[in-house]
Amino acid sequence: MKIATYNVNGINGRLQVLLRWLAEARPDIVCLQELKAPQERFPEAAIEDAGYRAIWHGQPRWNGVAILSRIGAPVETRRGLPGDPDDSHSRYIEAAVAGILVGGLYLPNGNPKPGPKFDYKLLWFERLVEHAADLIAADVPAILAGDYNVMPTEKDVYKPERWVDDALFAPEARAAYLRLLEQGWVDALRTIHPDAVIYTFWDYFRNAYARNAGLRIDHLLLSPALTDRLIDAQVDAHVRGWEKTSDHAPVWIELRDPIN
DNA sequence: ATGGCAGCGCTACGCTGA
Repeated sequence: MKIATYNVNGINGRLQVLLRWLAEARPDIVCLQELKAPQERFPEAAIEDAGYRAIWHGQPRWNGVAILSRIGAPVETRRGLPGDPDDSHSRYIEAAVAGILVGGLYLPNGNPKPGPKFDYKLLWFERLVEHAADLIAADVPAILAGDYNVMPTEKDVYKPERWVDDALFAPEARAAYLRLLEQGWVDALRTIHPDAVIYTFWDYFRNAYARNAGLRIDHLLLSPALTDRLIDAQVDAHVRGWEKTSDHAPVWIELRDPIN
């Protein structure tokens, strides 16, 4: 089973790129971020024509997350993280698909730092850490996939010294990510490639993709009940080179079928 | 160190992103 995450940076402006990648990669489950579309403007028909059922949480202009599946309709279990009923951002959606609990997330960017946006990032991250602990406690096969807007280590940044004051590389954000790992979540891409330099995002500026000046900020974290099934994890970096493409590339994992 | 690019809503340019 192939599970992917992809920050599309505008699902309508990016629809042809998304469909092309879906046809090429044929992931079974996909978490999408940055739909940048209100709820009623999600291109459901085109997604269904491509063979996928979808649930989504839109928002005008910004944010927005979705879960796609071509192995049965996602059964929604949650929309938005617990802990702040006044949070208006569409950044978390969760569903049961094929015996796996799939959480798709778009963690706040947090820049500029310091400031209210950075405070919001850390508060949102705290809510994610708490919810992640509940999922671990439930001992279910689960995956938390999406744009975390955090480079976990210096290896995950093309030029770490340039990012020391940035919200994406802030010690507080990296510490929060580390707490997820300490709970038992496993960074799938890093597990398959312990030492490689791997990026999932390249800035539109400064010819960043051609220079491979990238960041690794899109992650798929596996609960302990899933880690034994991990057999591969890759970035479809070539998609970043397509016309009218997102600044992120799709990231995916392959899981073997459960024993029983 | 800075500004560069891109999508959206809207039809001019501000906001946001990373």
